[in-house]
Amino acid sequence: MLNTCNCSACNDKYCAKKVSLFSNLDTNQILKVVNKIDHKSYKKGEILFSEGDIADRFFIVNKGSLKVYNYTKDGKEQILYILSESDFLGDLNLFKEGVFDYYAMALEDTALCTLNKQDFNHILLENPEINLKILDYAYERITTLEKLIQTLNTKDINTRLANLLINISKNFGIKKGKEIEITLPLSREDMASYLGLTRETVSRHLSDLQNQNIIKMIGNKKMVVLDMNELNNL
Amino acid sequence: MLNTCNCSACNDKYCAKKVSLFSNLDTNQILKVVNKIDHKSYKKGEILFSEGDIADRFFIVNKGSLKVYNYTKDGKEQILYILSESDFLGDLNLFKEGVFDYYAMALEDTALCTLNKQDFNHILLENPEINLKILDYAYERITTLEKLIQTLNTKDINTRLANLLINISKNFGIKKGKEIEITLPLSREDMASYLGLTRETVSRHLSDLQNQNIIKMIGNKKMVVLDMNELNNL
DNA sequence: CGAACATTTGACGGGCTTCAAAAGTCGTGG
DNA sequence: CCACGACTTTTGAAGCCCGTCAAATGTTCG
Repeated sequence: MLNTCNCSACNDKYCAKKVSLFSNLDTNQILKVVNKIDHKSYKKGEILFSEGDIADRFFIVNKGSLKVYNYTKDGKEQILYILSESDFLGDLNLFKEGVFDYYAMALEDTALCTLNKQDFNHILLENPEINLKILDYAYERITTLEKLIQTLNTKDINTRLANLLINISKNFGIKKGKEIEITLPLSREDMASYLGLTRETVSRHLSDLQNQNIIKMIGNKKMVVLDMNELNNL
Repeated sequence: MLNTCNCSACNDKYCAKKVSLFSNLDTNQILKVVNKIDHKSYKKGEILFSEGDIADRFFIVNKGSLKVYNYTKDGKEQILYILSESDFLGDLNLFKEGVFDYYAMALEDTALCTLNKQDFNHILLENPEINLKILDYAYERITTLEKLIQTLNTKDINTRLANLLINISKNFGIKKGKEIEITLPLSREDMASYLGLTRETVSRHLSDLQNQNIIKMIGNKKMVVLDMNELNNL
């Protein structure tokens, strides 16, 4: 009997345990989940799925990160979510004969664990307490979106940018004393897409924050938050 | 035994039945719900609750409409939801010892049916199938928010306004042949708050749409959509 | 009918977008 | 390890559109 995850990308024996939905399952149940998981890798820039694709799989981000996005009516990309290790996707659509209403793209080389719809629903039947966790998660997602809306309607661009940086630092930041070092998963263009701006405007305002000694850039992809208080106050 | 709803605003004997969550309950269960309902009326402009208030009640809009809103970091009101008859509110917070993270205000004279947390949870225990409906509803709310985000990041203001008008027309519009007549629940300022604009800009762009023969205003509060196709195409 | 309030219209300034070009960064192959 | 090219980011200049302020007009309700 297979009793560990055979995923090459998994550090943990039981990769499914990373996911909050499954974190409380007993070993026996976790094994059932793990044995049904398929593994997929995507290169940076690869598209996982597109709008209109049938949502018949549940995705767990095991390594890497990805963006979930759509397009505004005037054709500009709009990022809705940034996912990183142990986040998941596909959940809510699984209850309906649904399709995705957005796109997902790997922001770096990314390893996913996936479950198909039947297996996911089977696990749900055997562990009905997961339903409550899904509701928790839905509520969290609603809160995230409501906050994003508040951010998007903030006219002051430094404040808007600050909100994004604070969010990113929670998932991608490493505390080093009073400073936080972030390896940015997003390009300037991606940040612009998230904030409803252009890459030029993002670039100018990052310089602005740098001149105010609130952040410091190291190359293009590394950023140090020098003054988290000031970032929060913006 | 009380076998009808004693709410003066209720047309229906069983006002709770309006609500999708309760629509499938049998008469016996509906009666239990109805008997536990409290009735409250609010004048136009009255605040139902504020950010930070304990969310210990479930609200059903029985008559009228209300806005749910918050403020951006630079202090501008941001409307998140417009609720009308048979919509409900308070749901998700009921599972936690939660507080509201937004405000609600009556847009016109409004009658609500309310249930307290204990009664709501008791009904849930007796009718666990409601849990699935709550999840459906959460998913719908997520979709609504994702669409709002797309709207807010659309630079073309006529398009942005069109999205709002289309939404409003679904809940407040009356079809008259090819035209749709809408009694606007929102003032210009409210529309601006929803779209992240100023009342002046909304006013100017409504004139714009009027000059293009897409809509026609009758006074300030009535609007006729002359060309729904064109509105959709914007 | 009048007062309070909401909406429209006008003029101006500022900041974001756009277009363009320079500078910087990254990955690949020699 | 360096060099090259592709790509990303930064910087600059100009223009447009929304926000702001102000005033006039319109609407609602006592």
